[in-house]
Amino acid sequence: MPKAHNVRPASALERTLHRLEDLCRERGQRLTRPRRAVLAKLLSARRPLSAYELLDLLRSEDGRSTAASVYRTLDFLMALGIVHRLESTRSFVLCEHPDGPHWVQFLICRRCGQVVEAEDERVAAATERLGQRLGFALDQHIVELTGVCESCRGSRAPH
Amino acid sequence: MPKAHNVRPASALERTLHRLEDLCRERGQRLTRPRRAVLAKLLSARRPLSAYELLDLLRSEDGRSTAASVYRTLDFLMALGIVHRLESTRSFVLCEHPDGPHWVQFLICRRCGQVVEAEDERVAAATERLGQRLGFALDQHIVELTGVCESCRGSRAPH
DNA sequence: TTGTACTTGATACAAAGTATCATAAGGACA
DNA sequence: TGTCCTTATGATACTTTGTATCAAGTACAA
Repeated sequence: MPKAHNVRPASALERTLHRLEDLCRERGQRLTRPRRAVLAKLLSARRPLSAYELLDLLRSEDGRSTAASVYRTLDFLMALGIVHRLESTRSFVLCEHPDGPHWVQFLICRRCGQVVEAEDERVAAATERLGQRLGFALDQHIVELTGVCESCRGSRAPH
Repeated sequence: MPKAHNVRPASALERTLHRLEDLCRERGQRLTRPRRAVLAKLLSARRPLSAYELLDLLRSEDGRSTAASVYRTLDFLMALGIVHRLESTRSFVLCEHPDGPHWVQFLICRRCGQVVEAEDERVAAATERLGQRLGFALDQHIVELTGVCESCRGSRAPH
């Protein structure tokens, strides 16, 4: 049986918001209502959302949300490294490895839309090495791998 | 001095068009005017073009070109594997390794816009392995690495 | 509580991509 | 050569995605 604590376990939302608070404090940036709201929506969606899907969700709570404010907020959260953009699907997803800077890879299932965020040493080393070989000082690394996930292959003929 | 030949050396355009002709014949697809034109423009640009940049170029020769026709043609050429889309810059570029199916990586210089298309075994193997580890049967592989190329780093402090 | 730099809301706009359908153009065949 | 059929094109309208600008509002420090 797990040991009892005085602090009760934080919800995923509370944990993520604390992380955001810390990052803002560290960097002297403000934690505003729309920033909290976007984070909460991305968290509860548990899947990538397009900017306009997000806008629709936000408007259901605050009719003043606009495309411009959504994109601004997403840019802010991406700069903090707690949201990623999936280029191949033009959508935005909460980072699953929010501690420190890192190079991640996304695996996207074309059947069910599931997205897995990986942090694979081998891939990171291989791309870094490729950059060196070709004389590039790399600072951004987009790796989006699309296919069919295990459970979707299981339910139908694998192709 | 280079050896004389009876066949005069084909221009890059001629070679690329022959490649396109062959592919169309193999697959029973038609080689039409707009398809040749898009290929020629991408070739002479020697850099990635957005769909609307391409449209402007095409309109200078045929005023009837439209966005729809440009996208249709690009989709066709991408299906043949002789054009790639760069997701991170929403642009299209001629394939530099047009022989057979392959997984490529792009290195993009954020200073000068230069794009290098690589076909790196190590990166391909690492991503394939990652897919296997996570149970994905991968069929698409987007790798776009952004940084500063060698000559741009040489001309200024590297950062 | 007040000041102020930063952020937001509102509006308008630009860029990127798609749907639909009638017309046109290749190619097979008589 | 002309007919038929298939596929691609041209034309139009539209949707989705992303930005620029600027006045008004607000989080945070002092």
